[in-house]
Formats: sequence, structure tokens, C-alpha cells
Amino acid sequence: MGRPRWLSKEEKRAWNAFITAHALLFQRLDQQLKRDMGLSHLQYEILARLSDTPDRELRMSELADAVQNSKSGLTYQIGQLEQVGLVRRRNCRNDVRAVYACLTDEGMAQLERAAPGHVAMVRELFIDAMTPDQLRALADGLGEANRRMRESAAESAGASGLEAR
Amino acid sequence: MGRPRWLSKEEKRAWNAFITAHALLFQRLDQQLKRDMGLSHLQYEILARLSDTPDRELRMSELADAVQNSKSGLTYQIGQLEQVGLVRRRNCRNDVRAVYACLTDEGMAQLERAAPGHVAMVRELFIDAMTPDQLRALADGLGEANRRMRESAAESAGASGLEAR
DNA sequence: TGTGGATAGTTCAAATTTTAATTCAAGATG
DNA sequence: CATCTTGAATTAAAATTTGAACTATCCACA
Repeated sequence: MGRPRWLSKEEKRAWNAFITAHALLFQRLDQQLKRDMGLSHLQYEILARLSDTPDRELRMSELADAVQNSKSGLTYQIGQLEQVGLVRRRNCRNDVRAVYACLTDEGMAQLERAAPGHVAMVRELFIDAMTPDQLRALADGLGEANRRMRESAAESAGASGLEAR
Repeated sequence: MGRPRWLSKEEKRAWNAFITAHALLFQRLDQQLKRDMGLSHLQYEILARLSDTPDRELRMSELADAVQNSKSGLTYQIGQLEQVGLVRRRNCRNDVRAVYACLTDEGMAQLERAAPGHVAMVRELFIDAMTPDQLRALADGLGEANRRMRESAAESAGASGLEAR
């Protein structure tokens, strides 16, 4: 491992833009979802993931994985969503340990009310600010970064037997 | 306002890559900083911003702004950093209300120890996964998005007299 | 079989973040 | 000057997130 190279001007510009964009974007998106729908972005994501599924349900672990959240964090959020009737828990018949989180009709309805405004805002703030070329380059570049991170995570998990998150 | 347009496949791909990249990246970066240096990424950012300044100090508000954090959140974090001696508070002579957060020598030293590993990881996970073209496109595109968001935030603040955050 | 090691999910306490007041002082208004 | 509004920072309370136990299966295989 050689002497660490600092970031060049251009590299720093990209990294900064990335961090700032995320902060600014989620400041707005979170706030809008909360104000209009009483949902945090995480809750929205949970509902959205569930709705994308054939039976509108997922196991806790899968869901935690899908929304990139810790298991205990998900337990908490599902608890919240259950209290307000947007999600319901169901036990699995084959595996007593497993629990499914299921989107209720009410939850689906709420998601459908929330989605248009949310999507409009994503479009306005993110999509429309970039050219199609830039959008593609971003998807390709970050996609590759994601692939690498997933791969190296899988490796080290396999090597050490550790299971973080 | 017309019927809301859903995201196209390509748009969704970009948006997804963006969200996922941030989550994956910060999972790693946070963990590495915490493990190796006992710092959260926010704390690292605070130290870094302070170090970038001529006198290694900034007013609480400016700093909060710079690291995109709420004022009360910053109060908390500066409290933590102060306890471990990386930062020190100082009152302003002109304005009794104002407080400066100052990087201590110890803080600077800690930052200098932390930076190489952090930068190396940013490079490995983010920079090196993309081509220079992709990096430039990302910086340009997200830069434009940021410009717009800042502008529209400034507008609505001016118009309504509101001061969020 | 029955044991040891993964898995699934929850629980609890501690750390952090958020949100809504609160405290003081500066600046403007009249 | 008296008052009113704004600005800077903190405090207090509530909500959320983290991380380490803990409980209870499931599974492979000796």
C-alpha cells in the first residue's frame, strides 16, 4: 500500500456533488413526504417494496435487506406501520421463526396517494436537472460501484463468517 | 399540473443506483471510520471543515450549514467532540450570542491520522469504480441539481420569511 | 438421534437525531 | 427610549437508530 493519494480537484468535485446532492435531496423528499403524508422516507420505501411484490408481502429479513436497514430497525418501523394499519404481520407456516410483513389495503391506498407527489419531486429535483447522457453515465458509474461493493461484501462475509447488519 | 409521469426504466435505474450507492458507501465509510478512529462520518466532516478554514474555527451556524446538519444536532456533536478534546468552544468578542467551534491540535492530529484511510476508501469504492467521463458527468449533473435546489430553497425562504433548519 | 452451529426475529438500553420550546442579545421601528 | 422582531445557540422531550444480548427454531451430519 503506497503513500495515500489525495483526491484531485475533479475527483473532489464529484464526491462533493454526490454527498451534497444526497443531503439536499433527502432533506426535501423527507420533508414533503412527512408533511403531506405523515410518512418518513424509510416508511415510504417499505411500503413501496412490499407493493412491488406479487403477494404484497416479504419476510422481515428480506425486507430489511431490500431497504438497507438493520433488522432491529425494521422491527421498530414495522411496529409503527402496524399500529397505524398500513402493514400487518403474519407467521410463516413452514418456518416458525419467520415473519412476513404484509401490505394492507389501507397501506396500498396510502402508498398510491403518496407516490405521485413523491415521484414528481424526484423528477423535478433529480431527473430533470440532468441530461439523459448524464443520467446514463451516473447510472452506469454508480451501478458499477454498487456491484463492486456488493461483491466485496459477499466475499468478506464468506471469508470470515461474519454477518453485519 | 398534469397527470404525474412515472419514472421510465432508465430513470428508475439512475435513481436506484444513486440511493443504493449512498447507502452502501456510507455503510462502509462510517464503519471504517468508527472502527479505526472512533469517529462517525459526521464527526469526521466536522473536523475536516474546521481544518479547511484559515483559523481552524467556524461559528456554530456556519458549521451546521457546512455539514448540512441542524443547529441542535451540531450542538450535540460539538459537545461530544469537546469532551474528547478534539474541538474547543470560544465566545465571540463582537457578538455575545455567537460561539466558535475551534479545532484543537489534538483534533487536527486525529484528523490527519484519519484522513488517509478515509480518502483511500472513497477512492477505492467510489472514484475508482467509475471512468473519468462518468465522474465528470456525475459531477456536472448532480452539481446542476444542487444549484437548482439551493436556488429554489433561497427563493422560498425569501418569499415566505421562513427559515427551515 | 442429538449436538453444535447457523438463522429469524425480537428486545432492551444506550446513542443519536429531531422537534419544539427557551434564553439572551441584536437590530429595527416608531 | 419602549417594543417588536429576528438571530444564535442551547435545552428538554420525543422519536428513531444502533448494537449487543436473547429466544427459539432449523439444519447438517456424526
